[in-house]
Amino acid sequence: MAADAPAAVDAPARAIQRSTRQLALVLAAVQDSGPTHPTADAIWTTVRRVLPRISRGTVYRNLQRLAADGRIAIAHVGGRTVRWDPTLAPHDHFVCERCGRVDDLGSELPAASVAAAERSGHRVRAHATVLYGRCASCRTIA
Amino acid sequence: MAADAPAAVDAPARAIQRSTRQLALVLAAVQDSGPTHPTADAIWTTVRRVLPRISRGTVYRNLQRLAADGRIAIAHVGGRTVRWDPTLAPHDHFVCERCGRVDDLGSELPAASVAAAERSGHRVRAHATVLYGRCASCRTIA
DNA sequence: CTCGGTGCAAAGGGTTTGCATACAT
DNA sequence: ATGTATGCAAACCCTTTGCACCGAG
Repeated sequence: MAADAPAAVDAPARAIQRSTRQLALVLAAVQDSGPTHPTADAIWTTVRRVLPRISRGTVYRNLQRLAADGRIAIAHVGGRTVRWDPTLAPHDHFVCERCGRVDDLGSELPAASVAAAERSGHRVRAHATVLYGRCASCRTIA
Repeated sequence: MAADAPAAVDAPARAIQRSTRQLALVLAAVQDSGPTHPTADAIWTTVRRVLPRISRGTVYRNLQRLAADGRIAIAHVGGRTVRWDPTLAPHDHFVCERCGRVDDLGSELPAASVAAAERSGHRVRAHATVLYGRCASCRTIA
């Protein structure tokens, strides 16, 4: 997804893992989230409609695990709140600075910057490009 | 500068502003930070060597103001901590996932993604590209 | 003299973690 | 039976804020 700092981009296929109702529901919540790029809290709210006693901690732990397993992707989109993305293929993001909406874009490899980084001796594992601005619905407002 | 979510990219030249020792020292700390892309706390530590009683709050407030005035830039580089950048010209970043080091790169306009966003009716104001991987010193380790 | 900036300390918001218990295997 | 995953609550980390005092203009 060309988006994340630590976290995994490829699926290291974790060790044994118990299949719990909580894990399944967290995964489903991300996969069914459409283009909303939900926050952990949004996912918690969604899952709680089915499993009212699930804790925030469990949601966070399961999101981390799913990302480590390469089953969902992390989207660091600026700001302090991490967003979660069901789309595993690399892609860029557009963020509306007014309403917070996050849109998926295609993936564009920053070839020149990657080359520059490698020229400095660095090994590049992933890249993330985020565009900031006003979305179609917000561009006329304020 | 191809890096920041909210924040300003152009310098709206703020209203009157008192020149305090604190403000000057915070600005100097960022400008003299070399390629380290310091965190607010690192800047606080630096300034405190000269002004031991300066508070974190003042550092944060001054960093925000300097950014709003376009005198320094924000670098959202993934992760929870904001980093500050004396380089105002747009440029991409490389982040080492092992040691946290942040390197400046050139600026590469994601033309195709910008076009895609505009095709969707969005107005793009800024863009940020971050590369993740192992820096030259860390690529052999672990 | 004024009122914007500062220091201090407390509050905030998102995320992580320690611990006893519940449950998948 | 075994030990991982859960729920709960407290801890953490970074950042923001309220308030009384200080000091730049």
